[in-house]
Amino acid sequence: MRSRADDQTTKARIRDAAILRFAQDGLEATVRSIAADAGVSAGLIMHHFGSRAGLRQACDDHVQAVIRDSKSELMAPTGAPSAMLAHLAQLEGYAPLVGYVLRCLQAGGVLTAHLVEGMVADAVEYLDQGVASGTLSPSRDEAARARLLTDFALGSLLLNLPAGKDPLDLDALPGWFAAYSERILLPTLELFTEPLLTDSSLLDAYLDSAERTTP
Amino acid sequence: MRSRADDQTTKARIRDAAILRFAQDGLEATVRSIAADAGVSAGLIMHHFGSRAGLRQACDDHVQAVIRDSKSELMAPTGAPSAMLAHLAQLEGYAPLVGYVLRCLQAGGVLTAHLVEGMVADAVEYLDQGVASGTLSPSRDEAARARLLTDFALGSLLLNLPAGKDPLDLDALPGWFAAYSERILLPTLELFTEPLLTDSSLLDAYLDSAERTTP
DNA sequence: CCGCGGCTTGAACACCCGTTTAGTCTTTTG
DNA sequence: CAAAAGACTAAACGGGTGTTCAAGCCGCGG
Repeated sequence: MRSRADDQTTKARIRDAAILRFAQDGLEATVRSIAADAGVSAGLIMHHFGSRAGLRQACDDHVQAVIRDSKSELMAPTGAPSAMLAHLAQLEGYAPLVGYVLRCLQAGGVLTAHLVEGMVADAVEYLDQGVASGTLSPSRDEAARARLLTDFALGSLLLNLPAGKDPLDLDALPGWFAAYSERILLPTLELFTEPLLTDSSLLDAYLDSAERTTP
Repeated sequence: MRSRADDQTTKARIRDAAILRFAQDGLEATVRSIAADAGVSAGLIMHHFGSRAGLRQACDDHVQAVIRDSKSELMAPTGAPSAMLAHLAQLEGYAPLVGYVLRCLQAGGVLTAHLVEGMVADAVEYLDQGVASGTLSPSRDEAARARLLTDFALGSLLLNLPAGKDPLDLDALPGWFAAYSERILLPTLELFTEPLLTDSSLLDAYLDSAERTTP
């Protein structure tokens, strides 16, 4: 039962089952529950990954690898960091991966920092393109703006994520993404088209004070 | 050792110790650790609160009560929902409470929904004031805009929160709030003063399509 | 054919959790 | 002042956790 033409190696099967369970139940999912899903014993997980932490690490590595590989073909059509997640979630079979990422973002940690950093980098690129093509206005600090917009998008996504604890319904995820996008579309478009502040006195005041301190 | 002029009732002392521990260690903090902090036995917590869930409920209730009571005097100077949390964190002794709220927002749940709802309601009020006084531009959907801005503010706050898991340093919280505010000030001001999108074609297109579907 | 080395298992271990219980001490009350 | 009531503790219970361990199963090379 080792050389399986049907699917993949046992170790990979365990890893995938873990990602699915972590996405559904949260990152505190049990080793035993994962073992049951993968149809193996709990001890085997220890044999292959050394410890629970090792399994988590393997999941993190795999997710990052998949994202890295998918990025090039996913970059083209999308425009925002969260849009990439949303788009990815539509793809069949990718929902568990997206769920895992969401749970990681929710919990914080090393992978979170890496992911956010990558998305900020992507955002910088997109914004630059927009500025170059004339659809977006330039910023005094492109990096800071990219980070702010990324934080806004991801943060509000997390805050609105259904089920803080209890099982996340991965089948319903694509639909939820769509509904969420539609819900925020009008206010977002409005906010980005018509200035919230009617005059620039606040901005001017800040720029003045900043200039005084660092002339 | 029952009637204590020195401080407060034992039950309240346990509750405060619990809020502190929950803020520091996260909402999965142990009953035993809380009991140790409060200088009582674990059994006494059961005696007073029935169960761990009862203790959590008591913490939630107390936090909501404090926020409700503090709101009237805190509303005046502040302008944004997250600013209220930041301002509150500066006040001596309120850091544990703010930390508890942050952990609740992070974990989701009933209290979270109530808190966010309250902040959205406040935001509506503030924005209306701004519109009335002419400093803010009106929106096609004031409620949706208020929710979006609240989600943006709270979400990016959570995403940038130090230490997703491990102990949250409550003493460092005020300083962290200040640093965070300063860091996002310029891009936020810029975003709210100068439109990100250079023309209204996207907004117009959306308004057109929306009008066609619901004439 | 045997034996070796991998994958795999199931039971056991040690720990930590929330909760229960029985009992002691203190305060209040009739 | 005695008795009832409540505050409080220490120890134990039962269940769940990650991890370890000794023993099986299996295919493969000598």
